[in-house]
Amino acid sequence: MSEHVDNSNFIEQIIDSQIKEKSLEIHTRFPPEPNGFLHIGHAKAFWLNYEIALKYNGKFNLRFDDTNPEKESDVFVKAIIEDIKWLGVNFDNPKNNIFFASDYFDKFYVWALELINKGLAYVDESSPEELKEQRGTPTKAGTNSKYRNRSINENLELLKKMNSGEMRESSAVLRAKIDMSHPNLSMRDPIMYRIKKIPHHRAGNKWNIYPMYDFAHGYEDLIEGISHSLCSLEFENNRPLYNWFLENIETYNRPQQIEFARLNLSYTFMSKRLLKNLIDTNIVDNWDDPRMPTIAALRKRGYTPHSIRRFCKEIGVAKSNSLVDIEFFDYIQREEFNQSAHREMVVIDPIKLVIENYPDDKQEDFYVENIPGNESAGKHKVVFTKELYIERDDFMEQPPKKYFRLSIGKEVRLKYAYYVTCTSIEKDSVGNIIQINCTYDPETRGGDSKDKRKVKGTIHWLSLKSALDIEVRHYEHLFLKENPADISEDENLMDYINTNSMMSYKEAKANPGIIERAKNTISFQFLRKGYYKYDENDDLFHRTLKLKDSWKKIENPK
RNA sequence: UGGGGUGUAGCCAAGUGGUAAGGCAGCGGGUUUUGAUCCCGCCAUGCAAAGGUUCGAAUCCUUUCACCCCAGCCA
Repeated sequence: MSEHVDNSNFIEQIIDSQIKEKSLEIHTRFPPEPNGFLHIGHAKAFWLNYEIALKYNGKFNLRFDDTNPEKESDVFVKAIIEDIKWLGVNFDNPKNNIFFASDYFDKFYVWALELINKGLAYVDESSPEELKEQRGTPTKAGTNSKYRNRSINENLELLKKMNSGEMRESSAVLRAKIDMSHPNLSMRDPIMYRIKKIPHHRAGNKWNIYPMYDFAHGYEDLIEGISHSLCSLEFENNRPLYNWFLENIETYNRPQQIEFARLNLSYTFMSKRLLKNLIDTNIVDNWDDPRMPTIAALRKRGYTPHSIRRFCKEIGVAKSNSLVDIEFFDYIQREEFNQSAHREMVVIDPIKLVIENYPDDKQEDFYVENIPGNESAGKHKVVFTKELYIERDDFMEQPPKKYFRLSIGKEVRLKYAYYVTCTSIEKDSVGNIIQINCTYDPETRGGDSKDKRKVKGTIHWLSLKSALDIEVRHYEHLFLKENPADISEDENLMDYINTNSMMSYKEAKANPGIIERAKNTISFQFLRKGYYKYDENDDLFHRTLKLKDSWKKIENPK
């Protein structure tokens, strides 16, 4: 496996130049809102933050940005913690911690009072419609609210009433007093608090007002001592506001916000809303359905934390919007599995092969290398008999050119066993092939001929006598469009969902003992078929990904 | 038509005034008892475009173009 040289990214370069000037304790955080499961896009953001903490021997916080009780729940908190641990964070290490923004609600309130007392915040009783009207547009300046110049005491009094429950939702908000004609819309007197009479998953019924992101986030960073607050590009517009809140309270330390491009992957999308929609419409089973781009799904499907980390590292971090080819992710994962996955001969879609000249009751043992070229990984036994299973698509009645597998009159190698030549086939009443007959060459025992006669194809097989029935599931892209961003606004993303993205093979055949052997390997490579993960809960095998296959391209030339 | 960003190969991406890294994909060849792996070779006279500065420009200046983000009491 080639571990490539890692160039430091632009954020690390910024940090490097800062620590050259003065010593700095590096402290990063990954701040998901617990309103859904983490997906591969979150993994990029997480690893960016965590790698920096590791690189500079700093600290890392997993922080739940739970400032909106409407969509958040404890279920998601638990799932996110599990995912982050699985990705590789050990929270027993004191450098890694878990925090909740909701634990800071008291402090936010104190800072809100401070801003009111400085004449920098006011309670606005305009309606949502009036607020929208006041904001103006990108090209038109906003207008001041008639409540903008209330007295400090009146503001203090009203904020207290907002939180006491005496005021109904949407009847008032607390706003920062900045500049209604600012060219940056996020600076036009943004809302700090809104009334929501909803219990919070941690704070319970204590609050009737909840802080908005822009008001809260910098303070969360400040409280935790974050040095670099890394977020995605769409928050560039919010940075002046992030700084404004920090600059207008008494503090010494100021975290620095730096933005980077979020991850987009071809043939998938990261919108939590859309993912949830797939679950609600039963297109997928749940957040951890193996077709989902969530961390829980990747785990279930068989992707590894090591490969997810390496993928996040290899794609780099920059400020330009990009669409990473999902193929690259699979390439990274294959590179790991090729070194570590134990091989098995498994027939996914079986058809019977009978060796006419092989004795009826004869049985021979052959041995499959667990990892080719790696003696220490050992071998496992397979038995060979007259009646075998092979893969249905390893025979073709009308083979195209360059088809290396079986057809009438053609010779192939049964891996590890013998050369066989197809003599005839048998069909049922409707014309389906139900059996393939062939003869074997006893001189080719072990799969090598004494006369050095070459055979183009080598196929895998299983003895009918000992085959174990297993279920195997194959997956395709959930999404039909390479780039979800290409879909226009008046189209529905759901129209591009691949509703046949899962194929179940319930009569796949495996060698006995495979379930036991699953304990010895992180994942299997089923020869010529791909990498598979055994799922103990459902007693089946998920195909994580296919092997690279140049034959497919010959078969279906563009 | 306002503000904030970004443009280097099919896809990522390095490069920070000294003459275009690397990876993926692709193509050609070799090895191979997995059409896998592995190995070798090819793949930007060119850096969104046009001008300019300079001995020298992807890097500096000017103009233009394209794309992304912002008008939630979401984050």
